[in-house]
Amino acid sequence: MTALPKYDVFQAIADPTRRELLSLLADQDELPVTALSNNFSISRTAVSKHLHVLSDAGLVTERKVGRETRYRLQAAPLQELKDWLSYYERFWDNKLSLLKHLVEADSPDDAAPKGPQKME
Amino acid sequence: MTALPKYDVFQAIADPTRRELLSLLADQDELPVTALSNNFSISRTAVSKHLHVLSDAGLVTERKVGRETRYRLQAAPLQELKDWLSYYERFWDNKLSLLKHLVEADSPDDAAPKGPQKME
DNA sequence: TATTCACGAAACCATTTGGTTTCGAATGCA
DNA sequence: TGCATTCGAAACCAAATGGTTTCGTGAATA
Repeated sequence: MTALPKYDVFQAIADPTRRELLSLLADQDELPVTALSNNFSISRTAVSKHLHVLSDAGLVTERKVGRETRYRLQAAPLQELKDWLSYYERFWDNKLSLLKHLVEADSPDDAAPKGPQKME
Repeated sequence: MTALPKYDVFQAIADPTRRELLSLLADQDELPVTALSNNFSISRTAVSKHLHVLSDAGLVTERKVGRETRYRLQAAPLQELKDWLSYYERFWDNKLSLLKHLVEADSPDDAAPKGPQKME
């Protein structure tokens, strides 16, 4: 439907219930509304609304299976948050920010080391 | 005043105006209310309220100088956001997450992100 | 078939939020 | 001294938010 409101990522994660929903979906990979709402004291309808907000922000996807609607985490939009954060990193975490900046700057596809290597 | 509401970091950054305020303070290091409010179309009082929200969240500090109140960025509380984010990083940015995890593990300030070790 | 289950839409409600204008108190300055 | 500047508190307002209950529909099941 893509209605008017259109929540962004910042708004979507502002609510504790919605963050908890994301956490649950991170664990279980796919869950229907009722299963999710069992983790809260609020009504199923309220949880459903929160899920729609997350969906608006692109943080979850819905998929109808039989009579249930299953939700799945879609973490990619959090990149926007990460980008925003990275701008402020130098203001408090300056220890390794340069190294991390370099690491994240060039992305030569799989440069991850195999063994446990201590930097420093 | 530090009333009941007590805004957290997630709420504080949810508003675009407040994010813009943080951005301005990142550039200028210290600014009074009027100077800040000149960047917006809303009233000085409204900006002042936003600043109080940021102050509640610990993201700015205020300091009275003569008849003006100067605000300064305090980025440290964003660490909480960073920690929260790091938990979800592996769900979309898995290219260098291992290396970055090792790098950040060495930082005394960086608490190890909690969560299940469901490494793909 | 009849019933139960899963869900969303709708109507509704209280509180929060983001904004305004007004006013008064300090502070700086002519 | 007198005036302008800077700001916060207060009162107020409209809209958004987070919640509820009720009801209808479609899918599974006894």
